Amino acid sequence: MKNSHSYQINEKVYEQGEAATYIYQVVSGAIRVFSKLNNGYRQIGSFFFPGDIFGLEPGARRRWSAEAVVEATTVRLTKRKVVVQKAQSNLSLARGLWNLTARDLLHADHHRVMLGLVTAEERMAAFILEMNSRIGVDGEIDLPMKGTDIGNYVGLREETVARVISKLADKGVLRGNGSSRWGRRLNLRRHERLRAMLPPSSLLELPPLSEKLIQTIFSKP
Amino acid sequence: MKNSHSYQINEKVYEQGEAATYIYQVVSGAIRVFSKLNNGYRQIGSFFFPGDIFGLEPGARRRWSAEAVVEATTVRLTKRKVVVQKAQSNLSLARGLWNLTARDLLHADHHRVMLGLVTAEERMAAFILEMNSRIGVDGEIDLPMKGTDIGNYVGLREETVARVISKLADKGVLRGNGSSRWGRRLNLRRHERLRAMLPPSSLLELPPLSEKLIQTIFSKP
DNA sequence: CGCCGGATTGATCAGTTTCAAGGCATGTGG
DNA sequence: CCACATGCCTTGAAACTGATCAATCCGGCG
Repeated sequence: MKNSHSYQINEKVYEQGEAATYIYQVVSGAIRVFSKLNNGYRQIGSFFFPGDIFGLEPGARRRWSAEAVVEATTVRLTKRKVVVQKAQSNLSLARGLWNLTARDLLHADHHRVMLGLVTAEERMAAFILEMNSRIGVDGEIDLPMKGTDIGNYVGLREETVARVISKLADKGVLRGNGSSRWGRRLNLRRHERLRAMLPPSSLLELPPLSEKLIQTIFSKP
Repeated sequence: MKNSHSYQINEKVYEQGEAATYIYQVVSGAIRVFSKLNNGYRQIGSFFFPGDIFGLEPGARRRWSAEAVVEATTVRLTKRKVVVQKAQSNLSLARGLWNLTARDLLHADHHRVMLGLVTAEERMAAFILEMNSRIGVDGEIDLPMKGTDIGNYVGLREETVARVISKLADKGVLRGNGSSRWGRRLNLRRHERLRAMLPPSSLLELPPLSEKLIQTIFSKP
């Protein structure tokens, strides 16, 4: 396998339980990482967008599965074992990886607080603000994932997702693209109204990744 | 402050937003770590029991609050800054701290999958199994926290917690202490029945902490 | 013995899921 | 260029689960 790869929409990148062979960085497209629950439910743990690194595991096994959200999602990859071993003797790399794990923790903590939120509206507000800070440009959010995925991330059914978005649109908090339907594009009109629905602790702001670290991880030896 | 401290029941150890001054290890009693939500709700993120280390943060601020669950909860403590700084030049310590962060991540991931579970019974099953693996001895679980805390951890109201436990007792999966009431002591009769309610991925087994790491962290310089 | 914190149980209520039916946009083939 | 199929979003109505509100119980303790 070369040091980059492209996936079709919904194609599997890796699966829960497998050996964790690679660390990935999204180049284009988007990735969803999820865990299978009972009854065909799945809990999505994260979405990853260009620039994000994913697939570094604390242990040697995949604890989640990963799939491409959109057609032609491409990633860079590098052997996990090599990187981890290099960190055994490279303090700065070790601290870099520690930092990556810490980011994952920050996100996981943020996510579980979100899942603890009581109402559907609160959870959607948290989701929208998270996506805005990750892939929003100037209040325009182009969501690559479908409603079902959003539901699997925030713990709601896709119908509820649609209903909440409609309601928020009615309230003037945001708008879809033109008509009342959102069509995967949101136009945030009033941040504050969403913020106001949430406890202060439920916002997440991550510092940018160190470019140097990325190079250390993905450079050819 | 000495290098150990004892707290009264419900006494605050630290609070969300504060500077993170210490790293702690529970000596006796139990700690709950939580985040305030709206409407007086709180999301409990973890319970810590004797031997557990808590309070190492990825950043310099407390992202959660911590309180003593029971009277006379005692902890060891050490200056976070000193330890983190030592890790700047000590590879093995750095890897140890990385490992601690990784544990937190493992737990957080486990917890958010639990919060994504659909029914009250599933969530309680996951909780009971988690507590069994943490503080259960031979199927006997002495829970130090009250029903409200359990609810705040699994995302249910205290009444629902009681109802589910009653139902599980009726089903013969577990028993309270003598009468139909559980009184904070559970006797697990049929593990498998609880397991069977859950997706395979939702079990968490952590390796024991390295004794050497603990000493490095808490030893007097 | 009476008080108190917490657990339990019962009876509604409310919000989300579920089931079902369209709607809209896109793409494909004739 | 239109007819139709597909995938997803949207909306409606009914069913259900857990939340709420309220009362009671239980064990421990002053």
